[in-house]
Amino acid sequence: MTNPPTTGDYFPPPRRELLKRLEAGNAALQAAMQHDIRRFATGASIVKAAEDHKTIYRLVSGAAARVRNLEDGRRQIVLIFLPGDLIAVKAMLLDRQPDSIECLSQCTVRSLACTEAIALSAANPDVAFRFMWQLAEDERRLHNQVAMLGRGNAVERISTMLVDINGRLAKLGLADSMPISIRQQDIADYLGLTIVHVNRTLRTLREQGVIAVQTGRIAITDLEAVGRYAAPMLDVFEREAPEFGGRV
Amino acid sequence: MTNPPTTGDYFPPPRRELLKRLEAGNAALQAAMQHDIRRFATGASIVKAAEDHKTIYRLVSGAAARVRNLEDGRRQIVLIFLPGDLIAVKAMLLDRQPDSIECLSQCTVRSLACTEAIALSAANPDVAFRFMWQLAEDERRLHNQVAMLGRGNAVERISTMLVDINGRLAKLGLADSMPISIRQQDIADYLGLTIVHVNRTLRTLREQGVIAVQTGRIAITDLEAVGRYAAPMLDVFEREAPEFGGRV
DNA sequence: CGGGACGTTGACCTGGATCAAAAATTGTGG
DNA sequence: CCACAATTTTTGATCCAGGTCAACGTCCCG
Repeated sequence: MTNPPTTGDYFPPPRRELLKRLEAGNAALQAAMQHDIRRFATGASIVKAAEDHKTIYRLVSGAAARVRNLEDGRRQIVLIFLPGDLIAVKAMLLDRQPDSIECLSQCTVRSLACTEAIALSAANPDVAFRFMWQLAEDERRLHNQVAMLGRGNAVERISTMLVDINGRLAKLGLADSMPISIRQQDIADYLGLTIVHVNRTLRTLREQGVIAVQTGRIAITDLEAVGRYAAPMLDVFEREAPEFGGRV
Repeated sequence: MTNPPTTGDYFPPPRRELLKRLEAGNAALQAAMQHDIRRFATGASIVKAAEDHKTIYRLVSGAAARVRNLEDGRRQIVLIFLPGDLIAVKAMLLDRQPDSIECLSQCTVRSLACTEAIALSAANPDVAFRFMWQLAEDERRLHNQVAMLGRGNAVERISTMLVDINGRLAKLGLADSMPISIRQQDIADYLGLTIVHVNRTLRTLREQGVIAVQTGRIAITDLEAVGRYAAPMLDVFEREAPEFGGRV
């Protein structure tokens, strides 16, 4: 529960001249989304793949993921959403989504019709910037994800994931190094590994005293060690941020 | 050299109500970018990682890539840009870029100062939508990239890359199944493989009569076969598009 | 015609996959 | 509170796609 840092809730730090716009846009969006709040159970789909979808969301609590299910049963988690993230912003631009968005835990979301979202961004450039910001932020995470999947080994991938989620939760004021709640199968699908190998790698890290594992829950016990494994996979912003275990 | 399809130059098809806005925004941008045109040699960096960068670009000709160079020498190509793409849109939002953007061939670009880009998007919502579009399109490609890296084997990865580039070149009116010009090292770094394994996989495909390989140049000789290998990795849009070898 | 960049190939190794099964945990109804 | 079923985690044995190492070919280009 620390006070917001100088950049407000935005990470990485946006250009100075945009900060006010982002905050204003965010507030306008927030106001437009007050109306309806929805709850989803673990495993439920907020967005179904390939269907026409006309709503965008903001995750209020819980964790969700953009999931690509291949026809032959392979599954890849593309992106993990945590509270505060805008979800399915692309619904504003495209009438079909190539992936589904599933809840990794119980989730609550606020929603906004995408016609309204378009109208808002057209009327208020600050809102448009706020949407651009979310798109850019998703993109930044995806760049990291690509580097991690393309060039990282299992230890690096798992450490990177832990550092990332831990850092994002910390930013939200949710207690730092609070155990991270996620199934090993989801970790595997996120990191492009098998559940068996994830399990073995977790064991290795546990035996090194770097993490503690309970069912469906992982706690970082040595943030510096995890950060050291993750370091090659992090971008400039994360490497410098203390919330991500970065050395200043 | 077919006539533009009904959706204009935009792929995947945007929401109906946005098409006019995108076109108008694109034209406004184009006008603002008329002034200066720059040329870069193969291997040159358009954007250098971690530096403050205040310009966004549109690629006019050639091929460029967002490249992440890890400190230990590992290299990952995150995204490949082809003519028409807007590059470094995120420079508008962030004052540092985590990756460099390098030319895979000789390139020409038009540029726009990001202060101007901000002013334009604030003044003209159509331009803002055009930027959002590019961000969303990058994101879509990255989703595919993540699925490919996380779950695809070498044959699938190479086929997916070929189908993607071939389809995008075809959209541009550059002769379909024109040989694709790229170094095998770049392919390896793009697909998260080693150059040795890329070479072997290319040989396998060549021996199957699916592609033809000359130095630095790959031609698809059996688009349907390549499409079959790539299919599990493609999203709804690509799978249906004839330019991507999709069956209708 | 010599040197640098790129492509090709062989021999061998290993990180992670696959297959199979047992243990632990969680949830459910009685 | 317990028995049972479903889900998730854990472990062992074995395999293989792709990595590593090292050398050789080939294509420019000056």
